[in-house]
Amino acid sequence: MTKNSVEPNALSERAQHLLKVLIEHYIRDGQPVGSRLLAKESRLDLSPASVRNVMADLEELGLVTAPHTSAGRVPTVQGYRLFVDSLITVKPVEGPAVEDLAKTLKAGFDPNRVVKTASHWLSAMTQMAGVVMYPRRDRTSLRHVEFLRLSERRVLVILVTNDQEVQNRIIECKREYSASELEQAANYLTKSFVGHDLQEVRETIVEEMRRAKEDMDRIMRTALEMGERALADEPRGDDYALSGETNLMTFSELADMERLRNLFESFHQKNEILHLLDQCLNAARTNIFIGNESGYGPLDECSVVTTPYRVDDRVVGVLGVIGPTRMQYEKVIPIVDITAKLLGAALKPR
Amino acid sequence: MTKNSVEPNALSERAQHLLKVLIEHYIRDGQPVGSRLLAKESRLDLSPASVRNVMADLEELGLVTAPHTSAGRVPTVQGYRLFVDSLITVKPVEGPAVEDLAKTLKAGFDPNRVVKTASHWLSAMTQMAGVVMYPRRDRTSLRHVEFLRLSERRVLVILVTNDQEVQNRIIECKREYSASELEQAANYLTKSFVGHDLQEVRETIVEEMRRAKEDMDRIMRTALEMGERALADEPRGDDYALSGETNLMTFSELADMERLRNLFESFHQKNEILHLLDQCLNAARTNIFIGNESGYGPLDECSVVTTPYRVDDRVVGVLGVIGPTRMQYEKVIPIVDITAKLLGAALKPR
DNA sequence: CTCTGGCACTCCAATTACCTGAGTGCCAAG
DNA sequence: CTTGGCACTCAGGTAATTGGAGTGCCAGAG
Repeated sequence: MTKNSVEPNALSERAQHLLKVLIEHYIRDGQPVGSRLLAKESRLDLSPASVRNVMADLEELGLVTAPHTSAGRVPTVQGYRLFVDSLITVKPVEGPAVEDLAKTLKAGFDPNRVVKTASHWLSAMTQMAGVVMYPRRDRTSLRHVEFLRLSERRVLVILVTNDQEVQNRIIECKREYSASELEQAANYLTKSFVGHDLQEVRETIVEEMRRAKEDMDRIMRTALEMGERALADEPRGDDYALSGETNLMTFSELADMERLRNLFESFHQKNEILHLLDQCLNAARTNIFIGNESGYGPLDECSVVTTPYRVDDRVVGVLGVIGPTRMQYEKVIPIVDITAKLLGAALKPR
Repeated sequence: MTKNSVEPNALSERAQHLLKVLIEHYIRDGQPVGSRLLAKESRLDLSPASVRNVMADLEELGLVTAPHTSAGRVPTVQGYRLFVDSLITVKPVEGPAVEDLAKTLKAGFDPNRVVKTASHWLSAMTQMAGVVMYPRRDRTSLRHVEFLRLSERRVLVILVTNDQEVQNRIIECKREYSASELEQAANYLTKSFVGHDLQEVRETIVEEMRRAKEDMDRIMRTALEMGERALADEPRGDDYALSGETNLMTFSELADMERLRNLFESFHQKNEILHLLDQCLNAARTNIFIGNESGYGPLDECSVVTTPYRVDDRVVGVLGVIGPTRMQYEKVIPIVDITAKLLGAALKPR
């Protein structure tokens, strides 16, 4: 999948084990790990010298690297890659907090709030940044339309969709509409299009308008005109919910102000991150970008663990965690997974 | 106003001038300023030695302090206080950007968006953090009510208020209501209470319910019950809009990670900051908290410049800027002032 | 062929020492 | 009151020193 990756079977059993122990240790305390320590830790009853030989091999393969001549080794991106792909042993996520989340999510009405809760939980559990893409609603179907006259030419549109979401928009009209005109228009639209996809509704309306331009009664025309304007440009609001960015400040590898500032700035910009998340929408399983694998500068020292979440077996969004490359993958992965499962369940329309 | 402040007339003309020049210089480049430099800068044709004598006086009064024996002087909180209260000469804020803001604000419909725009502008203009409290709407009057049945016992409430704001709430009911029941209830409520204050409406309803408990027709009862629940607990959403927090990362006096983290965390918590802003609601004029004057730990190295904004001569909110104590007050103050004026104008109901 | 102890070598990081420049306080003379 | 002079202080930078951790490689043992 990733170019330049190393096949696990190119490594001896022993090398794999040592790499695993090394990475686990490095993740724990962030210091380069040397041969003496590794020999003890590995429980393989090897001397430091033998370990050194193995390390030399691993270095040649590009799985570890030494910051300088006489320091221990640290994992490279490829090292982490191999680790998360084939060596990792994930720990199941512990009990009570999970049930709490399940309950809280179930109790929520507003999908936006539910998403935010999930994002907060991710950040709280991992002590890193949690991010949840809002469920996409391109197949959102209409449930109710309401028009309300605000002033001469300004009309408030209230759209209720089947996933219990409410959208308000204000549109500026070309001419003035009376209250009763608007009411009739709303009634017509609601009656005709309930249960239909928003996009589809708009297309139908546009089509209708073109076909029968002249011979329409006043009500029909009003309804179509208003409907067309109301559905015009779907203003996607925020695209994802991010929580716990500030957690990232505690990681020494991100301590450089400039770097951190870029990172935060890019969280605000959203586009790049969103693009990254979009990539993960298609992936069926949990996805991990390590270090520069994301191909996006500010995330160079970070890893991103994402997984899609489903409602009724249909993928509707992505959620995950952003943290330093040196993160506890074996804990984070199951946390992300369970969150996806619970969020999906909570969003199921009732 | 502030305890422990120093009367300006306790200082000679010369001392005041020197203090002013010192603070202006320190604000410019953040270095302690020494006597030689100050003697030149002040254009008073004094020798450094004389300046030193004055500095000793100022230090005794607690207006300046020396970080160590042989460094120049830096202003203390009291020094800044005196400076902003009586020495400062504000520069009027420059043209084109202001007109841009005026235009953008005028064009906005949704008050929430308008507030966010103002906040962004503050942050962009000052390169610090901009914060705008949402206009309070306790005297918000009702314009339209709508009930919509989502499922057996869940009803969506849509409240439109006179300031063109729309609130959606979902309430869980004790018994099931039919669609027509809800419609009648909404009609009744709208008809009876349009133009009344929300709080007042709720009180009237509760009163009504107590008075005539039994002898009510079904519609009335439904209307009152629903109305009472709908207005129950006003869920104030976000309380203020904050922009440009990340700008604060570039200030060396806030460079310490731990401090910065606390600051950001407290932005997320909101309560404390909100309390601070609330204090300023009553102040008629522009208000400045310098350093620890806010009495709130994370803001110790920061100053907060706020001013209330008015709609139709009634104060409805507060906005301002948060930045390092060493900020360019003479620029920031007019920026904050003009923003308040423009925001107030833009929020005037049309 | 694999493992191990030994040894020389390297490099970082922390400590120490030293120096310079900026600035002060005080004093005595103008 | 102002000023120049002088001794003193201190932060911050540069350079030298040292100790420790760890490596690579080799030769000998299993």
